[in-house]
Amino acid sequence: MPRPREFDLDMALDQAMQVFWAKGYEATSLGDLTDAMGVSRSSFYQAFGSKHDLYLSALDRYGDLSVSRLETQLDCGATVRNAIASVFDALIDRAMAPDGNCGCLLGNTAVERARHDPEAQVRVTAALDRIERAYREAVQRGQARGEIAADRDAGALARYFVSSANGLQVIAKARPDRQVLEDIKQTVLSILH
Amino acid sequence: MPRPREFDLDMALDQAMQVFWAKGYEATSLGDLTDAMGVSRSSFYQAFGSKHDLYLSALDRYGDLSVSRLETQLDCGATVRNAIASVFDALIDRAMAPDGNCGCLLGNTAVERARHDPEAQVRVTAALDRIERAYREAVQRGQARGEIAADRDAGALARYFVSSANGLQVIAKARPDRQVLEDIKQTVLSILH
DNA sequence: AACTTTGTGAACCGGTCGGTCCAGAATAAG
DNA sequence: CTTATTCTGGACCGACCGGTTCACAAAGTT
Repeated sequence: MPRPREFDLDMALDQAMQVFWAKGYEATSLGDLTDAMGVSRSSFYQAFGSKHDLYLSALDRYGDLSVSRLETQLDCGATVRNAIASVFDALIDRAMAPDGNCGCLLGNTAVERARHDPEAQVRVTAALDRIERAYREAVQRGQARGEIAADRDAGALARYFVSSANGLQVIAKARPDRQVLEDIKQTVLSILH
Repeated sequence: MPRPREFDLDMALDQAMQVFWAKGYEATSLGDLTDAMGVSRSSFYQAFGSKHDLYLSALDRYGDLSVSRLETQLDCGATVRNAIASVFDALIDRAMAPDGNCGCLLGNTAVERARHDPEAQVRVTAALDRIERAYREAVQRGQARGEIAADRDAGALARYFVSSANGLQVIAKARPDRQVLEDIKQTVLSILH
């Protein structure tokens, strides 16, 4: 009965997510979004509500994608140390890729908007909790396998890795220098020795 | 001969710095700035050039203030580990203070603007270099005193601390929870054991 | 074919943006 | 005093902001 939508909702949301990721919330205009999404203004509002609503949807989507990818990276069968090392390697590769150094949308949102946007903060906190849990479970697997001393605080180590990954990405934005980022990665990982 | 300026340049710049620090660049309007500075629009432009010029000046000022404070904190006579611990304690205290959780203006700028604002990036990079040097010299002092093993890479440790401080402040924005931040601090510092 | 339902583009809304300008107030020198 | 100089508030600029509305095109149903 209805005329079918001429664009793909998920694909448009992905495009919007990319724009927010690359430019931040405030610096992204409606025109930026509709251009990238290939959607007219009215379709945009009918399908996504508002710029802010779309931002929250993009945060949700980014959280789902990045957390599930992290979980598979951390539970890939390698030693915990190697698994975490490969996560950080991927972070560095993305930071050094041309036009790829956007950091983490969750971290960017924490910095740019968390203090003034409770709805965004809720989403960032929820995603960070899931990320922390993924690291914690990885550490606990390592402890069960004897790779990591059983008396280490798995929760504190998990929080440390979450924080370290965010710190690395801040530095990567200011100074996209592979040697610097490798130094940081190596030193962060040396905590597991 | 000229009518003297009715406001203090440095004080107005400090106020502007606070606003940029709390709200970020894009979310700060001219009205926010002139209100906080107590300066009319025309005086503003005559004295500071433009919003962007003022932002760069605020970055310079913030860099000078925070780097010199860091240097005195790190070179206070305590052991290097205690000195760095007190730096992180101060970070946590500020993050937990009401209305104080603004992170670091340099880190915020790296995240929000570095990719699209070369002039800002130059300033952030320069300040981060000075911060890294302050940490490196602290580590080297510790090595000279035998507090830290002489074969550790002082440069890598310095970069690690810079990155860790930034990571902590990202987490603090998303999750201003003292226990979480203390966990991170303790784990970061345990690298010196 | 007619009809209903929904998506679409474009025009449009008031508001605010960063930035400019100018008439006049304030000051110091003579 | 007068005069020269500079600072100041407020009006004003065009552009763009996020958001709304609406006439019409396009599709499914019958």
